[in-house]
Amino acid sequence: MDINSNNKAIKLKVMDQLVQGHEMTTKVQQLLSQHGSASLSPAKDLVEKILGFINDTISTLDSFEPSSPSALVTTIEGSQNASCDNDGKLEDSGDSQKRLGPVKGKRGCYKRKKKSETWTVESTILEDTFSWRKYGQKQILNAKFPRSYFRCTHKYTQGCKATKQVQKLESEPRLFSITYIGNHTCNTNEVTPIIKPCIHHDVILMDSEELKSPSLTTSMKEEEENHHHGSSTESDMQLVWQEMLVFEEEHHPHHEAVYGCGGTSASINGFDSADLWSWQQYSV
DNA sequence: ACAATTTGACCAGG
DNA sequence: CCTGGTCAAATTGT
Repeated sequence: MDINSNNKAIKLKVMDQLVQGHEMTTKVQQLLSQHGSASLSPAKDLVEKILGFINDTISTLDSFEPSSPSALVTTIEGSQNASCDNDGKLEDSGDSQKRLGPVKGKRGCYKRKKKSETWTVESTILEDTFSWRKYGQKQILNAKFPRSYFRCTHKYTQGCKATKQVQKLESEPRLFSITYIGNHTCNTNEVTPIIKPCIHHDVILMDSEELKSPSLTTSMKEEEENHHHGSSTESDMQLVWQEMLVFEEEHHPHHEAVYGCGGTSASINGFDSADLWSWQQYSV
């Protein structure tokens, strides 16, 4: 237990340092992109490679769990479809369609994943090596742009549970907030199997009441614009991470990439590099 | 003809 | 009851 928590602390620390490195590199990339001169393109390539390496390192680190690695994930997957377990097809036997006649199918029951690994990225680029199928679009309250819902193409053929949500940012319409939910379990023989396109993945646990002060959870929930907590010392980051372990990032109104790790959120300005999967453009 | 997207209804959680 | 997430029929694209 003690050793385990110690290892976790070390892991967090290393992760934090990598995040900072990524952050700085991203800023460099941003600066480079502001200058259109062609002479800088080698530098841009280099920066992109560096980001790739950092992501890779983070993925490696991420897959290294000090101990009891699958505890969280197992919990998550085990409680995914609480509502109904008939393989997604169930006819609800009766009054499921109360509103309208024209609904002939059985829409009664579907899985709603409540807990899964999520991580959010803001980027202008919507492409990667996985194939996705759009399955919905919603107008979100207080949001100018609709949110689009994608699932893995192999959801039914291979049971891949990966989904993502894409939404334009109001503040920066060129940027998309992309939320990845769940890992790909499909066997597409394309490149590396599980690469997380961003820094941290985030496990949203609903029933983690033993963690830390619950007031933080609520304080973060409202839609805000101007509180940028700029004054967190790096040395305290480890603490901050633990403190923020309760946070569920839901939205992030400005042009910042929000990465969550166990509910932690670190913001990175102008994350602009391509993520590793290919998204299909949707137009509003 | 098949595959992907669009769109509105349905459903669960808060 | 409202909102966000999912389903599936209809439509569009390849």
